[in-house]
Amino acid sequence: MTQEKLLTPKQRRERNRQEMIDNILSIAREMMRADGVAALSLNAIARRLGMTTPALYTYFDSKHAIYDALFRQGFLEFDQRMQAEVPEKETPYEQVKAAIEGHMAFAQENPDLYQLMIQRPVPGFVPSDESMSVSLNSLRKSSEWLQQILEEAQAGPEMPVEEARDLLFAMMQGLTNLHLANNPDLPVGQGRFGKLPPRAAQLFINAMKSDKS
Amino acid sequence: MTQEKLLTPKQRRERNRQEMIDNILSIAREMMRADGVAALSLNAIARRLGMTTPALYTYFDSKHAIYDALFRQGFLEFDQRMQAEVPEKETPYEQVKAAIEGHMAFAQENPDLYQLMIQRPVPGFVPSDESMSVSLNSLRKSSEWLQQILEEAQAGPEMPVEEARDLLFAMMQGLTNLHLANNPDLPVGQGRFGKLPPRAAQLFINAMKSDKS
DNA sequence: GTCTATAACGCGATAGAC
DNA sequence: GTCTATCGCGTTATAGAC
Repeated sequence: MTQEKLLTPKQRRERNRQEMIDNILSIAREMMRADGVAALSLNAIARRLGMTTPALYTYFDSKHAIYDALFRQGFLEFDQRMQAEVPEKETPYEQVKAAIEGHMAFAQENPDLYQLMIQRPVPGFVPSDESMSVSLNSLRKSSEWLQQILEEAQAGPEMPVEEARDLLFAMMQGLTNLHLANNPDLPVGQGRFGKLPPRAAQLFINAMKSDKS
Repeated sequence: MTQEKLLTPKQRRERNRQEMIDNILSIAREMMRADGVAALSLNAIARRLGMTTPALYTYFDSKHAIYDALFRQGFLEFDQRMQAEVPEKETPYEQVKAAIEGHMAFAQENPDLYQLMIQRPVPGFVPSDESMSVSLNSLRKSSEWLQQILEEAQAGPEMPVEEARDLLFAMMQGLTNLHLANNPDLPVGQGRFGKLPPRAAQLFINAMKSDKS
């Protein structure tokens, strides 16, 4: 909502290219957060920057290229965040809880990036090969991580770790979607679904430990 | 892809209004399934029907009105399906499994309706009051249903039923999203996530029964 | 070379006159 | 039902300014 001051061409030229690119991406994210991922408009971005629409094509080849940059950025920031939070914890329970909460918190704080990463709400947008490999890499890393945690907690053959891992993955995504849909403004820890990560973690830890009495 | 034969205005006039409305909705669904919910085009619908685009406004006030009709139709069909499948089962485990499988199968068979119902991929589309109440009604019914099943299975105070119900709801949505994203063409029962409903049901039934040894 | 603005094309939804 | 017109969109071509 903060209206950018219109700049003269001279003033704008003083900025360097990278600043401008970051600026475009930042404004794009703001608009996606306000009106939804699919509502992004190049005309609107250009208006905000005080330039004409075709001028944007100096920095991005197309609208999809902007989506692509944000898609990739999303996975990179997600990895960074998870790497910083999860390994801190001691017990498997705390690790699972941290993984769920980290996933949900990232989505709550970056709903624009998250929609772009998980749902695919833009017709015709297909990530570039490079961005696709970033995303597959991130998914594989998350997957291996969860599996290791669950193996640590496993005390019997009741449920194969691979299947427990996929169930946990589904739980994280489902909780996130429902939290975003019901309480998009509440931080994780509050709200009908935002407060459930401890319960969810408990559910999985118990499943790996349960004796088949 | 099946090209409709072009009809003369006279022939078209012989059809009654309701037939035409159903026709429009059916073609709209076909296109949404092919290219995504947001890719729906009134021009394309009109071409397929052998009429001009403005003529569609005789049957629907706007593009959003078409979305709205399908949104409502989705919840009605979903309710119908669940009502037919779940209560058949005997044990809580079988009921939970049937609920998960029914949810996933509906989404797999009607991905267009499901996207419209759950995700909200169309910028600016807000369901009408009438459709919104249909949807809230459906969600409330599902919720009460799951809660009753879980209460039947509960053997201790380890987890409040309301929270278990919401976790189960999240699991259903997460499994569905992941199945649609990974194996959209495989029926429920097959595929990495499509085969997990029995495990998921087992997870929840055990959680309600577990003694806190 | 790098960044602009201008103009124009084709497409979309939609409103109004007939 | 049609045809015409308006508006906004992403995109391209072109030409001028630094």
